[in-house]
Amino acid sequence: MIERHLAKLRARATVSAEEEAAIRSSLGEIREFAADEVVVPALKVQDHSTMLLDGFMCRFKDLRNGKRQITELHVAGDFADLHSFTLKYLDHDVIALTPCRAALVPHANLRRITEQFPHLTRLYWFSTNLDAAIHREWELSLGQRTARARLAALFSELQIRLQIVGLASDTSFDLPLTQTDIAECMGLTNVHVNRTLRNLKEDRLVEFEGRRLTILNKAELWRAGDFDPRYLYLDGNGTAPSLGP
Amino acid sequence: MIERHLAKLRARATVSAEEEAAIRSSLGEIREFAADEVVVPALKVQDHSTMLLDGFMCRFKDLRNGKRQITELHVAGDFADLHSFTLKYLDHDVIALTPCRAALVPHANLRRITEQFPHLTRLYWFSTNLDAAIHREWELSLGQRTARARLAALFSELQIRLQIVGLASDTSFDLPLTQTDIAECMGLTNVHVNRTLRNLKEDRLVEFEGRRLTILNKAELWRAGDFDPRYLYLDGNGTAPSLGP
DNA sequence: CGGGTATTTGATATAGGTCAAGCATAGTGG
DNA sequence: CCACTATGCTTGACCTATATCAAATACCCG
Repeated sequence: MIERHLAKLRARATVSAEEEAAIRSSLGEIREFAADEVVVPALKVQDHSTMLLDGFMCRFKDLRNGKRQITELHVAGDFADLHSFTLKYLDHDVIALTPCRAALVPHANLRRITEQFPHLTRLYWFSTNLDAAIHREWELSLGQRTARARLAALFSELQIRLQIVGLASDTSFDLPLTQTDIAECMGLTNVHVNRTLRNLKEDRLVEFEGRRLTILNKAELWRAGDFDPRYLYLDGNGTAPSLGP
Repeated sequence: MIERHLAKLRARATVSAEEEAAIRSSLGEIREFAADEVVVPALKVQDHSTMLLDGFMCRFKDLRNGKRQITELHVAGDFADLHSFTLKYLDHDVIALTPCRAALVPHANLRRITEQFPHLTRLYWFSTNLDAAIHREWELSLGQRTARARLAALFSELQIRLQIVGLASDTSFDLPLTQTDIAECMGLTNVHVNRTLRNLKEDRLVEFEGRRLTILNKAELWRAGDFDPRYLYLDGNGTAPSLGP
């Protein structure tokens, strides 16, 4: 059930049996979310965090004119809003992009962890810092990368994050997002994403059919995206998979 | 000496006398940095974090072609790299934008805090989550705001962050950044920043002369930037309900 | 099989980039 | 005290990556 979450943690650090038990006993209700359902509304005080078990969620912020920026994608094993534990309410919404299943973790239980398990606390702190590292990489994409490089970097990131939790092979994975979703991640329009995708396909870097992404040439994809996976912090002592080329 | 740091924390939560003492006793060496000096090099393992006492620092990432994205600005009172405590090394550089003074805080001392002061630990965790909230707001700027709105939002953010630590009045503050620095924050060119600044000046929203920014019409500036300060989490003022005792 | 959603394509527009030059300013050293 | 250099600011002319608008498919799912 929380194997993907444990896999994500163990890709970066050791989690003891005691800590694993503490995590398991912190779980509350299991909930399902429909696609497009709001998981965490902005500005509403929270008393729990949401551990994503299955499906894709995202965080986004928007402007008065309706333009929306997705600030991070979440995959199975991620906490979508662990930061609500210290922030109490979020400055953004979290929604399900696909049908999802999640475990709700009461903040009271997280607080008990901070009082009894300093190492696990630091690991969860690390986990929110990893979210921030992803935000920074996206800032780099949004501010400086071309459209082509943004998509290449995004796909490269997702392949690794999904592989860690057993949802991607070395070269392919299900990516049930629309081109509009991708556009909202990378600050582009759906039309331009469509054209840029075609361009990546024509160059035989990726294929994207039936909501499945296949990486045809990972070395070139990384190069096209100026992608350096070190911001994902996978060199810890865990079970990090081989990172390829 | 660390009054600005305490002011920043106390703008969000209560800090007890004991906790204040713990912070003070965690301080190590005081260091000065010249403008442009590297404060924390990317990818190098750190054994301390850097509490900025005076001056402006920034975090940035760059691409092969030399294009650089500043991902966050740091002002007096901020930890520039508190996240290095859990991450061990950073995915980005930290440099001084102006001459700076900083207190180095050994990670060993931070670890002691996590073992003895759970509430203060949560407060520092909060603090890195606040950095992430700023990253998200910048993602929104970089992905969706016009150049004019980006500058308006940036100036609005800085006025508040600086006022909290006593370095800004309601309407003005020293902003010792070049137009190129500002451009690298907001994903623009220095030329376009220059033109956009003129535009803001012509509309009597701000003045920017001699490295001092004056806000002439804050309501209009906030409106121009689609600025909503709630992402800065300033409503806990002193009472700390969100972080518990 | 029908209706909403997603993708694709074409034509055109524009915000912001690039290149280039001229000024202003401030520190430096003779 | 004044060239001298370096750095930053300003402005103009032109360019391009990406947006916008619009319309035609394609694709699901009920």
